[in-house]
Amino acid sequence: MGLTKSEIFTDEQNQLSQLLKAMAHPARIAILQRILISNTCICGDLVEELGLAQATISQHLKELKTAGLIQGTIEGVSVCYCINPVTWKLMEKQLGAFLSAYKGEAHCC
Amino acid sequence: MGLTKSEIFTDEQNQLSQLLKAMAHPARIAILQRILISNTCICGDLVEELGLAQATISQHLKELKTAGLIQGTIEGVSVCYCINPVTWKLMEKQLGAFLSAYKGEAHCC
DNA sequence: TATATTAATCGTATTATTGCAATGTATTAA
DNA sequence: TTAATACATTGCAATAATACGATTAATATA
Repeated sequence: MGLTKSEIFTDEQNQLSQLLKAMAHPARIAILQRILISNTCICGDLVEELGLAQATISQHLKELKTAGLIQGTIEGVSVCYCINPVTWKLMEKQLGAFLSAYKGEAHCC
Repeated sequence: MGLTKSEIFTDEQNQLSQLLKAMAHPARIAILQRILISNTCICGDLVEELGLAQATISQHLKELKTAGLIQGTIEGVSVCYCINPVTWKLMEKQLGAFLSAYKGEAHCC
């Protein structure tokens, strides 16, 4: 108990839930929005802009990276993050299919 | 510590993260997909179809309901769930705007 | 009324998440 | 070489999430 039973769900369901979980935190949404707005790589100015400690930001970045939503490269002494196009488009597709499956016709409740 | 600092983020960021969190579990994705496929209300056959205990399913349904993604009405002895159109469309819009903010041009990392 | 049926709720054990101070690790600059 | 800069990691404490057995509440049926 206390552990998600991944084995009883499909790979697609598990994969989508992982991506959603990675985004399901206001700090990580803020980070992604910040990356999207600048449209180019950003470095560690996130710590100043968001009101969280450096260790906390670093941890959120790691989660986004582990989920494959962003990628980072070392740029001298700092690190440069940007969107991972492959995963981002995959998610756009999967989520789009999922959300648009609702045809608002038959309201029954 | 251990508590998300909602107060430092915008209402939109908090709202979107709440919706995403509500969906970010394979069981809840499976439940939503089941509701979407049948296009009409379904009741407690979820317990048989997914491999989870009745208490667990009920809890997941409650979370989806609290997030506003589904709604339920009592139908005799059973309960009938379906998509909440208002929240669903709100999420489609918000998520769509968020995801499509990425223009895959400037790859820099 | 008594008894199923259906689903919500409670209690509990286990695991995950969040946040941060402290520390570690490279890289750059002096 | 030494000091500074920029992040990553580690370790810890607090809170949240997951899952389920047991119980409760409400409705339907015999």
